[in-house]
Amino acid sequence: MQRRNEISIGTLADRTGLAVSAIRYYETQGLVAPERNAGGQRRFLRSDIRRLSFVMIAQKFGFTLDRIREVLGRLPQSRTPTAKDWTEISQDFRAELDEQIAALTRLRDKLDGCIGCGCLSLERCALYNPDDVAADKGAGPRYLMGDEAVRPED
Amino acid sequence: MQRRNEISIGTLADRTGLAVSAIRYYETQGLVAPERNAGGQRRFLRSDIRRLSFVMIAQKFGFTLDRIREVLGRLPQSRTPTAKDWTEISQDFRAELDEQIAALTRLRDKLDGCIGCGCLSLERCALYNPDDVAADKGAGPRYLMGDEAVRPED
DNA sequence: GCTTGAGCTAAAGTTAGCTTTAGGAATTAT
DNA sequence: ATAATTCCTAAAGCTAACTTTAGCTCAAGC
Repeated sequence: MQRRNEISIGTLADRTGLAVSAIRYYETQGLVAPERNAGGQRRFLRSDIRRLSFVMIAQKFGFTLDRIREVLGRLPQSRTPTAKDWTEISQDFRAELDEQIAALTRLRDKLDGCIGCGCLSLERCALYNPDDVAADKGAGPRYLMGDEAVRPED
Repeated sequence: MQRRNEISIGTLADRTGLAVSAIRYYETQGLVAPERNAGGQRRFLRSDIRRLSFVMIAQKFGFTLDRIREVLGRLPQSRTPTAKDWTEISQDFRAELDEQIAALTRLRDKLDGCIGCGCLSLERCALYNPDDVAADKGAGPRYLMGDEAVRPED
């Protein structure tokens, strides 16, 4: 039996296009916090459809689930988020996105310089400056390129 | 004993800033193909410094090792790559990078539209069109958002 | 009232991109 | 000549973001 404002995990999956397993995973990651009914089954709110949609959009933009959890933390806890609430966190979001685009563009421009000189691994090469774009995607430490990594004769 | 044009894995690591283990891993991925000396130790060419530098730069741009391997495949096999060879593949690269930036920018603009209307999960929302940016980063299938995922009343 | 479909948990598997560990063997330095 | 490095391989471990599997319980339909 589903009350009007409560939906099952299957329904939520249908409405968002997410896999049921993904939604359960998101719960372990603190992205949704459904209640349970008498039989122990998850009961989500309709507003969780929007919440998970936001998660999916944010992922498209390349944000990690950790980061998304932080952002979602800024929504009001005491009431169902309004359109205005969503607008506000989307705006913060946009700022980060702008920065990402800018970093990628800077990097591209540096590449242009390097195409011009054909160096691509000389010590003065602008690309060796490690101050750009979050270089981290997978796990484990990444060693950034430092100056003098390569000498002209190589 | 190292011949003038041959360097050990440790030296290559020092010169590129990569970890020795990373270089070995890159070998398993077909990104470098060192020879071996009498004792079975890897002997790289000095030009591999440049090659691995290219790999590192490409990663900064968000390319996967698979993709990088493909790109590197376009270098001449018969001789040590010249600056011109590197310039050429960098240019192909630049084109893809431009596309990435463009896709991200399109997505950002769509977000702008959504901030304006505050919808973020309504069925007409532009963000639901799955035709943008490679949505795939981690492993396993990703379910893209389709139209009608969310109804206005949610 | 019983059969199915949906849900539940816990644990293991997957991919990318590496690192760490273990136990030897080859080099280099003194 | 010997000690200290460096290198080698193979296998296991790690993170992110999930999926798959196994074995059971709930809930819904007829």
